[in-house]
Amino acid sequence: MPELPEVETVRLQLLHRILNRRIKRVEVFKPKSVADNNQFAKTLIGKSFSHIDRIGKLLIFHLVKEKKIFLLAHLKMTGQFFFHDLTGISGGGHTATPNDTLKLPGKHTRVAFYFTDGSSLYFNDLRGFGYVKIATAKEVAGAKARFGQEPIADDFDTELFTLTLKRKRAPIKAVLLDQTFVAGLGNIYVDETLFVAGVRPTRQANKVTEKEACAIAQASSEIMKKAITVGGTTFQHFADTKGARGNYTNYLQVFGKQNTPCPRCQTLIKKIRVAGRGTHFCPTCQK
DNA sequence: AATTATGTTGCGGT
DNA sequence: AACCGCAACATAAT
Repeated sequence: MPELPEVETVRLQLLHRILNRRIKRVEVFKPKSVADNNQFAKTLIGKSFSHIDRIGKLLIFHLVKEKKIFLLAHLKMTGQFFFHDLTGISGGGHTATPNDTLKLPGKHTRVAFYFTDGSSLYFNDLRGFGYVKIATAKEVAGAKARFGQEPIADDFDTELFTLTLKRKRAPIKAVLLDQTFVAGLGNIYVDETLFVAGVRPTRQANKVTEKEACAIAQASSEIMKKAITVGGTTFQHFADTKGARGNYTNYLQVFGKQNTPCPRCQTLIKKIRVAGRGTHFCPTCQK
């Protein structure tokens, strides 16, 4: 599932596709995907999206002339958005294999939004962990408050980052995956970040030196910024709003590279399990 | 053919 | 509180 760069890719593409189109009809194929909210369709009909925000991996849709109600979307492991109009299908998210012949709505379509101009937006989600749901301003504020700072933020506080690491005994990888600590990193970008920073994913967070912490902060920011410019990473399923693959896949150094030579020292990349997640690292370069 | 893996995260138990 | 393991679910790969 999409991590910050993939969610940002989806956000940027949806921004210039769905804004100000009027919602005519909403079809919910899987009630669980809208948090069992039976007011879901009713609430959105006649409305239009005015803006799309993102914090971490959470998308926040604003509605025209509506300050109290928002639409939240989380893609979790396999969620994706596809947009369809007269020029064809374009999509964004994760799950259906990119370049699949898309039938929309299809087997994994959970929610469909139909606009008055004939275009439509589909929320697809193979595994069904993701959601789109209506939330009040208060709920949105609460959700936002739960996120830690994003590594790509201009005002990222490295000192705060370093100090917090010192209080944690969990493996550094587990801490970096904690969205309440830093927002946006997921399994792929954590592995890539720790490789660049030269830190082993299993290291206890409080044993990471200040210098290494700075390297981690810098690497995560650079990696995710670069990934955004190339449309994210497609490891298995991620597809952007056009059904295209993310090009950061070509830049991956360790993720999915087990048993292949480290790009820096040629030692074979190892794959182990850390914090319950498949974890890739170079036993030589990462201390 | 059963087991294991999968870009996430929230819950329940220690 | 901090940490860990697992469950939510569908599919593909060993």
